[in-house]
This record gives sequence, C-alpha cells and structure tokens, in this order.
Amino acid sequence: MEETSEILQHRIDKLKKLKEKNINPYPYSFKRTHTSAEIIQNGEKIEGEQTEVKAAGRIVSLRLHGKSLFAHLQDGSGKIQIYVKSDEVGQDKFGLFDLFDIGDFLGVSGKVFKTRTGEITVRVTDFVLLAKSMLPLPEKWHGLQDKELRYRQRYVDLIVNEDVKKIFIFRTELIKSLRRFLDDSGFVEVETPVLQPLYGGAFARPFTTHQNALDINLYLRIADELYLKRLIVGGFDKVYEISKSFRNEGMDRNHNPEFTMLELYQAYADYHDIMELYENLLNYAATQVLGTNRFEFDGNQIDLTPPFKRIPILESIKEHTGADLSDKNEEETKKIATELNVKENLNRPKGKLIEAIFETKVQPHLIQPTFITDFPVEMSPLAKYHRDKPGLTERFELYIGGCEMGNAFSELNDPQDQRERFQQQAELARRGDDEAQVLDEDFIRALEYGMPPTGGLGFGVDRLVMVLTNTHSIRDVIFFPQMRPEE
RNA sequence: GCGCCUUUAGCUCAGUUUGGUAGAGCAACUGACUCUUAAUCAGUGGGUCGCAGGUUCGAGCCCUGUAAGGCGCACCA
Repeated sequence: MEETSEILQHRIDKLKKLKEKNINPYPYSFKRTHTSAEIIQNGEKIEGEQTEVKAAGRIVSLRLHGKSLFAHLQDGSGKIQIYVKSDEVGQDKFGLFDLFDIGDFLGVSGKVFKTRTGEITVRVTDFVLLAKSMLPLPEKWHGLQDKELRYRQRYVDLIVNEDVKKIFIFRTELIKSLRRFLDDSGFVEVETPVLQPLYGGAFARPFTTHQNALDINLYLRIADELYLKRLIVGGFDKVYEISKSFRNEGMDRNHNPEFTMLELYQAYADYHDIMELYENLLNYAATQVLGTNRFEFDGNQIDLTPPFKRIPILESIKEHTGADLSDKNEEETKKIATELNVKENLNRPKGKLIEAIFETKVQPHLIQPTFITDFPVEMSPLAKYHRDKPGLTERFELYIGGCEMGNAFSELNDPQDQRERFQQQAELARRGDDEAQVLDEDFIRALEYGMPPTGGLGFGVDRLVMVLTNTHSIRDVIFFPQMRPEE
C-alpha cells in the first residue's frame, strides 16, 4: 500500500471540499473571448473600457493579500495577470481560492486595466475552476533542471521552461517553411510504407517486427529512398516525404532511434541541380523562420547565402592534411591514416579509411556550409558513377557547423549496375558488415522498367533544427526522446 | 562497450580538512495583510539520503555491487 504524500493528501482534501460545495473540479468547457496574448496585445486599446474579456489558463503564480490577490494564468499563447478582489466577486466566492493551487486551471471574466506598475491585468468579476491539479509544479525560479525528469515528464518541462516550447514551435515553423518551398517548387508530398518487407536506402541496422495476419517479419524503415524512387519510375517528376525513420543503433546527443528525415527526388536532375536546390531550400527556410539567413551555432556565425562552397572529398583531405589519396591503394591509404594519427579501426576497405580520415581531419573544420562531393564508390551503392572520375560517385554531403546535414546523389538508374552494387553489399555482409544493404529485387525490377535521370536528397530534420536553434542535443529538439522505461 | 560525474524533502541545492541526532530556499500547512509580481510578516509540518550488501560502537559521508541519468570517447552515413 502506497503512502499518500502530505501534498497530495492536502489536494485530495481540497477536492472533497469542492465537491461538498457542489463545484465540479473537472467541468466540460469554457468559452474564451481572448487568449492571454490577445489581451496583452490589445491591452492599451481595451484598457479601462467596459468590454468584458474571458480568459482561461493554468495558475502559475499566486499572491494572496487577504481580501485580494494577484495571479498569473498561463495559456497556449503566454501569461496574463489577473486581479481578484473580495468585494468584487463576493466574500464566499473569494474564499474558494483557499481550495485552489498553483497548477489548477481557471476561467475568468472581467475588464482589462493596467496596474500601478504598468502590467495589463484582468480585474476579475467572475471565475470558474476548469481543472484541479493534484501534483505540485517545480519551484518557480529554478524551474525543472533535472534532465532525466525534463525528458521523461516533458509535460512539466513545457509548463515551467518557456524556452523549451519555443524550440518546438520553431521546429514546427521550420517544417512548414520546408514544405512551402517544396510545394511551391512543384514537389508532390507523398507517403510510403513505414513497415517494409526489406529495408534499404541507408547503412543501418533495422528494427524488426511481425505481422500476424500474414505471418511475416517486417522492418521499420531506415530510409524512404527506394520507395520514393519507385514513384519516380511511376511517373512523378518531383516527390518528397517528411517522416520518421528508425535505426537500431547507439544513442547519443546526435542520434535518437527514431528521427525525422526529409527525402526528395527530382527527375531529370543531377547532383549539381540538387546542390542548388538544397542551398536555396535552406536559405529560404532559415530566412522564413529566423528572419535572416545568418545565425550562431556553437560560437560561430553561420551564413547561408548561396552558393555554398563545393569541394571534392579527396581535395578536402588534401587541403587539411596535405595527403593526396587519389591514386593510393588500400595499403597506402592505411599507412597515411596511421601517419595522420587517425585513431579508428584501420583494418577496413579504402572507402572506409577515407571516411575515417575525413571525419577526424576535415569535418570539424567545415563550419560554413560546405558541399563535400565525389565519394568513393564503395561507400555509395545507390549513387551513379562519376561521369569523369573513375572510382568515384556523383554524391555530396552538406556540412554546417561541423555537422553532417544531408546526403545526396545523382541516383543510380542502371538496373544492371544497381544489381552489381547490391551484390558487392552482399559480399560485405558475408564478411560481417551487419549494416550492408540487402538486395531488393522489386526495386531492381522497377529500375528495369526505366527510371529517368534523377537527383535525390535526404537530410535529418532534427539536426537542422539543432543547428538553427544552437542546440547541442537531439533530445532537446524531440518532444519525447527515447529513454529506458522507469523501474 | 569504456572512462568520468550525478542521485539527499514536491523542486533547486548545502551537508566541511577528519564518520558522531538530516539542513536551507522555494513549494505545502496555520494566521495577518484590498495594486502584488522572487509580494511581505509570524508560526508549523514534511526525509527508506537511488537500491542492495560490507566496514564500524556508530555511515548521507568510507568500501563493494547494482540501477537510472548526464558528459566524453568508441561504435554509427
């Protein structure tokens, strides 16, 4: 049997007293005339007038003065101060505040006035309890600090930490502006399966699940790519999807097992066209949401004015290390990696070694938006061979503030080549790479019907939100980040 | 996976070089107070010190294990 805490017991007693007074602590609705923000916005205009306003919200502060009181009500738009006087609402009714607590929802009617200190306030003539709160809110000036509690009980975090809500509203506005740009550019927003019989389009371990009706195992998608390209085959010229993907891998401040990706595909375009599209998309979205295309991330001023710098990956390595890897074999590349003091596992194919050198020696320096292009073919099984450079593909990644912000290519549309790339992946899988991509016969069949030349792009929306809001943990841009269950 | 750190009242935190009756502020409760806003004033209650062991006459503190979380590294398009 659980012992009832002192505070909870007080609230249970208050609830009982309310019911004895025939007051429903959980009534059904309240007709507002104004939000708190609207009252404050129109405050000067309606102040002193006879117009009655009705507002509602959660009591977040309460200052009792015997026969009068001040409180703040918090609603979705902000906070509004209310002033309640015993002789205006009646002594009995005023006494109800003995049964109210910070955290309760209240609906009030009254006229707007300005206090001596200049704050727009509702002088309450009537009020009604809208919902009783049974648990105390965190303390008023330190708020809720404990990260574990903030993530597990995001609802409390949102009540008491104003900036948290701002980030999530920013997130929504950003996604809206991304949609607006793509919609206005003739892209069609589509939906493709989350539950897939095969997974593909990225290197990652999937989550698996089971469908009872068909008695088959299914995977939660790790990317939308292969289905969106099927739609290009089907005759859509420009498609995009904003959706959750799921990767069964480690979690840290840049990775949550489920995250939001935006993928887009454009027929008759190559990766040069996609670079242009992407830099314009980012410049537009940032300007729409921030009001400017310049912002601070991690102590650096970032400027999103197109065009972004473009540099092939091997040249970027040469620039930052002096090492020219273009004509080196696996053994020589390994030697160079060792000399460069790259501390990662070096017993890997050349492509992986290049990646490792790039990540440690180049990536941290890519502060201003930079397209890194022309990746080795073994790292890019869904990208077309480079039209002039053997062994490389027409692929780019964007980096901003040292963070990877997307991946794109001239999409491979040669079905025979695609089959060979899948077979190479199968070889990697046999050698123990559990993130190698699996052969998708139906996807190859789609390519065999013919896919036009196509440029495609995918990027993590969460990370874009992080960079634009100068946030350093993905958990701060996802409402309910993955946590171990309590107890 | 490895290393470091955190865990004490509803919340934010103290708790000492050297183990000796569990502390503060806010929140709560009682009373006073009709323009306050960290309201003020007087008083009161509230603890399985994450959990389990160990050392000790005695552990919030020392030791071992364990759980959750954070940070860094590794892994990871």
